[in-house]
Amino acid sequence: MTIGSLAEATQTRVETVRWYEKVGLLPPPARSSGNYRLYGPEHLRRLSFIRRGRALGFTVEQIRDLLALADDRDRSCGEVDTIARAHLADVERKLADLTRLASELREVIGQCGCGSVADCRIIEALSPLGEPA
Amino acid sequence: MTIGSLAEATQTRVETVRWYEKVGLLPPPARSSGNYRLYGPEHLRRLSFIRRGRALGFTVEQIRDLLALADDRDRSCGEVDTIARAHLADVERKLADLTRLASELREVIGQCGCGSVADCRIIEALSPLGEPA
DNA sequence: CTTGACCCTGTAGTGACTACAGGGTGCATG
DNA sequence: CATGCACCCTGTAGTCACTACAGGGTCAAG
Repeated sequence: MTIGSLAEATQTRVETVRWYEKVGLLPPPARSSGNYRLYGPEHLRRLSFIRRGRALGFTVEQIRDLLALADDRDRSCGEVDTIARAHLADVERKLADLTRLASELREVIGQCGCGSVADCRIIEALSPLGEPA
Repeated sequence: MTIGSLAEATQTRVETVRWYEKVGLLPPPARSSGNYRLYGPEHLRRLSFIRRGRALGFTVEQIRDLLALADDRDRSCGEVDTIARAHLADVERKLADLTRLASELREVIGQCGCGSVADCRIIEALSPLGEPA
């Protein structure tokens, strides 16, 4: 299959597929006589893995590690578990941050009576030192 | 005050202060005879505003807009409200995404018995097309 | 007069792509 | 056979919000 069909099959942009190749996530495929990339089912599997990992928020480096581990089928699954748990911890940290952020924003917005900027509660909330200028 | 004290007072890196100046968020301050930047209380207020905005997750462009609005004290607060609400909507979208992500990750991790990679549930969950290689 | 902390400019790197510019290929239609 | 068009190629630069130098200058204390 050409890069276009592979991209379509995996909901990826063509440029992104080429970029995965450049950074070594996707092995260079065979080329046609006209120098087009020609992919097989193995490439489709690997790219699907990458995209699913990205959708789950793994970094490209984490996916690189997971791919290396997945290729070594006899190895214990412990390292995979470690990467996934570290990532979950990271997601949970971001979740906590965003939750705090959202409630702070809601509070700031709730106070705004939408008068003039001079007594805007939002602007005031952003100016921790008191009155501006 | 020098750039170092300003940075310390606002929990900002010196390089970041210079960067805010370069992108036009912070006006260029006076210079000493030795070409050092010399900041006054207005710079401190403005940088505090910027940092608080960043801590609330506003983009630099949003802060640029908010600063322009804040400088125009007679204008109605409506545009400020619009920016803040748009940002809150954005944060809430990310929050929903992350929540879904975290539960998906927890599910994947919970299934892992930590045997060999060949029957690792995590790797399998990342390979939506079935068995690898 | 030297040491060390601070400051200066300018450039390049980060992550994960995205967006061209400037070309070549392949196939169907006139 | 020529032409048009969709697709492909390489390579470079841009995104966001900084961060990290390299290679120098300034200033106060000892």
